[in-house]
Amino acid sequence: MIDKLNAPQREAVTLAAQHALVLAGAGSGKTRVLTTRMAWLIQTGQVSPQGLLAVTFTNKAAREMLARVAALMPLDPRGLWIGTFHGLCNRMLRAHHRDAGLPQAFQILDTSDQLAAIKRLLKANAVDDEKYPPRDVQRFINGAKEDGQRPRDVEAFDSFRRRMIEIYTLYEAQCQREGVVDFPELLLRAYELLSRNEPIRSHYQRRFRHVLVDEFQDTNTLQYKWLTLLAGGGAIMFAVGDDDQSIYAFRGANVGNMADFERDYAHGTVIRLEQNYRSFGHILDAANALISHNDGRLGKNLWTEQGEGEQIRVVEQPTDLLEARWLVDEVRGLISDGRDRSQIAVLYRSNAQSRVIEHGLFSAGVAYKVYGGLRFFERQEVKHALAYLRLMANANDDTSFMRVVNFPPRGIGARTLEQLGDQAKAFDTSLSAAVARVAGKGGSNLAQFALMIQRLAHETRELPLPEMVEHVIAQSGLIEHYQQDREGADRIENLNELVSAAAAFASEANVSGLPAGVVIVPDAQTTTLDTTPAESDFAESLTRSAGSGVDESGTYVADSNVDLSAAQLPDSGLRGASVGLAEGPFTAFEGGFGGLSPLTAFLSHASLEAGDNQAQAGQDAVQLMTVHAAKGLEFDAVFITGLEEGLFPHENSILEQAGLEEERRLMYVAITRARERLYFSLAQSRMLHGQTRYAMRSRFLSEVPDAHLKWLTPKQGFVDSEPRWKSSIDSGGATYGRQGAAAHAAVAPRSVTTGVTVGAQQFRIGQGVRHGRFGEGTIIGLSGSGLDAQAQIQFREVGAKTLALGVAKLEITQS
DNA sequence: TCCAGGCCCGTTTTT
DNA sequence: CGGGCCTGGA
Repeated sequence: MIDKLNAPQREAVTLAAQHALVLAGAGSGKTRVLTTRMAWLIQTGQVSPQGLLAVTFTNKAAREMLARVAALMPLDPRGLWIGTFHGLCNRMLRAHHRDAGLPQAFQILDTSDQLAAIKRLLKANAVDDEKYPPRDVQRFINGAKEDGQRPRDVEAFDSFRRRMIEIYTLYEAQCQREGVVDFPELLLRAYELLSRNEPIRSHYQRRFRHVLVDEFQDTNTLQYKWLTLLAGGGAIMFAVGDDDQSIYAFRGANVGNMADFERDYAHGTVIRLEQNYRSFGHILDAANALISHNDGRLGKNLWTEQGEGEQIRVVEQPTDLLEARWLVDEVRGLISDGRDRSQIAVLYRSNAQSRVIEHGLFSAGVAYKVYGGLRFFERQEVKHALAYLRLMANANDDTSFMRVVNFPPRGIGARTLEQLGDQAKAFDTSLSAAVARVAGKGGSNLAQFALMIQRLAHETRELPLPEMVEHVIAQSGLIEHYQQDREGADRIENLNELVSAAAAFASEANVSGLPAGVVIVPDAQTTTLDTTPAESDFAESLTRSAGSGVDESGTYVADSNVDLSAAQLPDSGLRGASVGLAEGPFTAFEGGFGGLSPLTAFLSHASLEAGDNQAQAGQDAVQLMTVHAAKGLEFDAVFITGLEEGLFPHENSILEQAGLEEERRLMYVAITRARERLYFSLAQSRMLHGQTRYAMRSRFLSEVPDAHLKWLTPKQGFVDSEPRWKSSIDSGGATYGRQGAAAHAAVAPRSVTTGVTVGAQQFRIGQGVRHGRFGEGTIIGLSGSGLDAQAQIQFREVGAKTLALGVAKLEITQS
């Protein structure tokens, strides 16, 4: 198992009882180290599978981790705590729902549900949504929660924030009344549960002997606190991450956690995985050189035993359209050279850039796949169907109520709903509880709706999950509604797909991951149960112990109906429901859903795993995605497009050092996706927001040493001619090159302006200018023309500004 | 209740 | 330019 590892990998895997921080560079075998360590700890008898806690950010990563550990050794997945932060917290909250102050069937609000809930709240409380836009409120609330703050913990500097805090308070009350929990709340509740409830805390602290964290650089403040609490009983922490790949600060990730972790736990036990098994030398050295421009890194230099490989091919085109055309030709060349389409990735900084590229690929008939966009459980029709199901499980869920009360239309108008809302507010009840208080025609329609939900719940009580879902979809009127709609066929298709998803979920939950049999528990010993408050759910769960125990040899034999994890808890003695809950592929335990109704289990699954993020599951296709989406993936050939100042690095990020450094890390991530071949491309002008914008080359191009670059277009740039580029495909390149040039001659503009004339002045990118107030600067971007013309100027003293050229008085100091 | 047309806005995204 | 959202009129 460990003999195939390199020295630092082996060191990390076999590290004895001490905390460690593993700095794992791109392509250095991070997942391998993590999974091998888990298997090694178990096999050498240092921990039982139940004593492990392994946390990731995405379901995909959790699945992969489980699959890879299971490939290394026989393992029953059911008692394992491998999952996402949110999944594991959900599991904990379900098991201890009473201690956490929640109904067992609490519903999980996804981001859009949460926004809808906030809008409803603002309306009900007559909050000025000009001054307090729902999105800002959402950001405020989630930001606070991610820092571990309840309303009373948030500082109120001014009246604006005071009001925000009031709204936060109201929002909490609303969620509590409705029995719903948003994403950050899952974490905060779980954290508070542990910190306030000593028996529960010490149970988990005793249970988890090893805590392993993936992508540690992406953790936020609350996640770090949660981990610290869980590991508080002397567990050994093993954090794997790469500060150079931290690209999620904008959503709360705190890279500083890595340095804190080193100080708080690792004390110098920092292991660096620097040998890269993915890319050739030029690519790796380019990445190293680029990232060295960042300050405050923990420090790391990737190397490879593979050769130098090819230089990075660089192409500059006059327009985004031509950039796309060039790209399409190059992609076709790669394909005709025998490369798999799926091994070719086109990366861009922002989604808007995909449009031109898609268009180009489409016209050329090249199969492609775009990642990003709506996922299965986020589709409108699927959410509608889920809302019916959620109401059946929890009638107080007002968000779901509002979503479907009049969908499909059943004569319940805004007026009626307003009355209903007033009644609910006056009596402090849920909307569905207030139905009886609304009279009139609208009232009777409402009553019918409420009755239908009750009827559905009653009718489907005994049905297996997939049939329940099928029944609800049919009876809700959704199918009929979409049949009327000319574009409804896809939606009906998706509703049927939801039934299949329910079937898959149910069968996964009922099938054990491995045949019943032997699980090795080397350090098996059962401790007595004590110190548990008799009245809590926790105590209840303890009494629900599974049938048999562990024999003298530490081996447990069970039939497939018994939850192995519940039967053998060597280090804690806890048995029962609190260990069996999970989402995703490891939902199976106790032959079902761990005390949750199948419906509730399915609904949390739907909220926590929104489904695949890829548009069309197609055959072999070229992969299009943002750089963010590419993290963790690798391809033989990679195109990094749109390398222009203002785009990559993005203009919203260049003003601050931290922002710029994150952009640079993003570029680092992009470069390190490539195995063999890498392209950089840029366009001198680009259609953006309906305007043509001109931009300079990205600074990242000049941060990569020339030795690694091979310009296919003149490095000096074009002046007045159409582009000419050399084919990079040596074999058969002639055809491709000629075709390319011929095809483009027709569309290439006769001359390319990178300048704008306003009055008597001609402005160009790169020019030096002086402004009365801001001082000396350089033009870094131009957009628009005539009176609308604007310039982005990097001023020496005051940073970047965007000025209207028709208004601002600028003196040209240097052309 | 529904639809059309006007208006605003425009990085990155997982759970 | 294009998409999402809201409003106002039928």
